[in-house]
Formats: sequence, C-alpha cells, structure tokens
Amino acid sequence: MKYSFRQLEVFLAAARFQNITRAAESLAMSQSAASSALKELENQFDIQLFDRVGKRLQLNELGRLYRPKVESVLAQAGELEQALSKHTEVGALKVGATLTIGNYLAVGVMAEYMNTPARPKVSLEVANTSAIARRVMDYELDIGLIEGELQSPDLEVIPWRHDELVIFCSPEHPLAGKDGLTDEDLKSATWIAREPGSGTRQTFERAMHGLLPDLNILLELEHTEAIKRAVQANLGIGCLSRMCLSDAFKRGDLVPLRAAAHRRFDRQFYFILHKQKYRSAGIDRWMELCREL
DNA sequence: CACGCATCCGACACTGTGGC
DNA sequence: GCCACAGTGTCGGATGCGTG
Repeated sequence: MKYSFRQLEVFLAAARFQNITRAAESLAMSQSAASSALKELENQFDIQLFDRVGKRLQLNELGRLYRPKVESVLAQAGELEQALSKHTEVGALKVGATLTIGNYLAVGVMAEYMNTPARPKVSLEVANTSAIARRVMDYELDIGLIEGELQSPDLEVIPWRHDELVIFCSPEHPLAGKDGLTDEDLKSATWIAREPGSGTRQTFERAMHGLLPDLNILLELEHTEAIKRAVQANLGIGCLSRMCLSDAFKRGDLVPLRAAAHRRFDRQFYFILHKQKYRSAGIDRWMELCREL
C-alpha cells in the first residue's frame, strides 16, 4: 500500500481546517509530523492535493475530488474497527437536529440506538436548519434531522415524517373554546412566536400568509418551553408543533385553537445526508429507528 | 516582527532476516 | 528460540523561508 491511514487522517484534518498546525493539533501530533505525512502522501502519487498560497494551505480541485473518497474509506475503516473490537456493526454517530426534533424526538431515538450490548455512542447537536446543513456539508455530522425546506447540490434530502403546528392559548384566554378562529381573531391576538429563521417560524409564516404585516408579535423566543410558559401566563397565543404540546393539552395547562381550514399548518421533517459520504450501518440503523418512531 | 508551512536531523518503535 | 543488525515509518525539535 502506497499510503497509510495516518496520512489520510492528516489529509482530512488539513482539508477541514485549511491549516496544517490546527490539523496536527486535532490529531495530537506535531506540526512537522503532519506536514511530512501530507507531503509524503502527495509525493507517493506525484500529485498535489493542496495549493500552498503564501502561508495558507488551500484544498485544490484534486483535493476536493478525493476528499469524499477518503472520508468514505476512513468511515469504513472506523466501522470495521468498531465491529472487530465490539463485535457490532453499528458505531458511534454524530447527529444534528433542529430544536423541536432534538428535544422531542431525537432523544428517544438515541436511547433506542444506544440500547444494544455494544452501547454505541451518539452525540447530538441541536441547532437551526441552516447550521445543521452546513455541518453535514463539512462532514462534521453524519446525519441531520431538519424541519425546514432545503436545497443543496451536495445534500441528499430524504422525507422522514409529517408534523403539524397548532395554535394554542391558556384556558383563561378569551379565545379559549372558540370554535374556529377568523382572520380578525388572528390579527387582534397578541402572539408569542419562534424566532425568524427557525423551521417552526417558516411554517407559521406560510400558514399566516396574507396576515403577516398585521400580526401583533409581542415576543420572539428561541425555546419552545419558554413560549409555552409565556402563553400559559396569558401573555399571548402561540403556534408550535403538536408534539411539543400534547402533554400540556392533556393536563389542561394549554388548550388548542382551530384556524380556518384553508390555513395549512402541516409540514415535513427530513433526513439530510452528504451525497458523497459513506452510508454506514450506524446511519442506516438510526434512520430505521427514526422511521419506527 | 509574528505567524505558518517546509525541511533537516536525530530518536524511537517495529519488523524482517540471518547467524548461532 | 534468541540475539544482533538493518531497514522502514513516524515522531518532535530546531530552523529556514515567505508572507502579511
């Protein structure tokens, strides 16, 4: 073999950081060792994977071409290592999820995933849709679970499950118990909403098409629990995923409201994967568990 | 001048080979 | 089987060089 896994690790770290010193640090080796490993890899095949521009190290076209292949080779090697050492084919997984999915769905899937004799590790990162997509594109996450529409030539976007937002208020609110909200009701209410940029806000704005400039949004909060508390305190009405609210509806702390039928509150959750990334058994297992949910 | 990458050099670990 | 030796790969420290 004309290359070593160590050299491939250095190549990937250098591609990620575009800096040989930081790449070396991330692999717990000296800068000189990382530099020579990278150089050796290039010399073996008489190629150049990086452009050395001044004191900058920049992944060139050839480097970009081979990066996904190297990612795939190392992922498979890692999987083999896991299988050999723990007699399992399901390995550690890095998952990214949006706030709603992370809080209400992913944790249950994590528990299932880890509930095997090998106890594979899962790290869960919660962020908004665009941040998750960026991390998947940079190969920093194995899979993303998102709730917003997304288009990128590098990403495979796979529909996962349906979800539905629901308007809700406190039992003491004047609208509580009203059968069907008119546009006038929606405009006259005070709203506690998710922040712009979130998937929930995106669906909310789509549902409120035509009324948006007239809506009175008192608070924009990044946390669903905070929104529920604010609504419970009768500061206004809210609109969140039904799965965040089912417990509160059962307890009677909050009550659902029904909007006009033409307003659409349904939406889709998606898996996102890097098109070039090797689909490990762990990723497949994770998706399978998500679908069983 | 500080910073970042490349190169040189010596140290060390590991492996293969040959002699006993 | 044990030992000595050579070859190979990897490492870190020191240093040089180019750039901003």
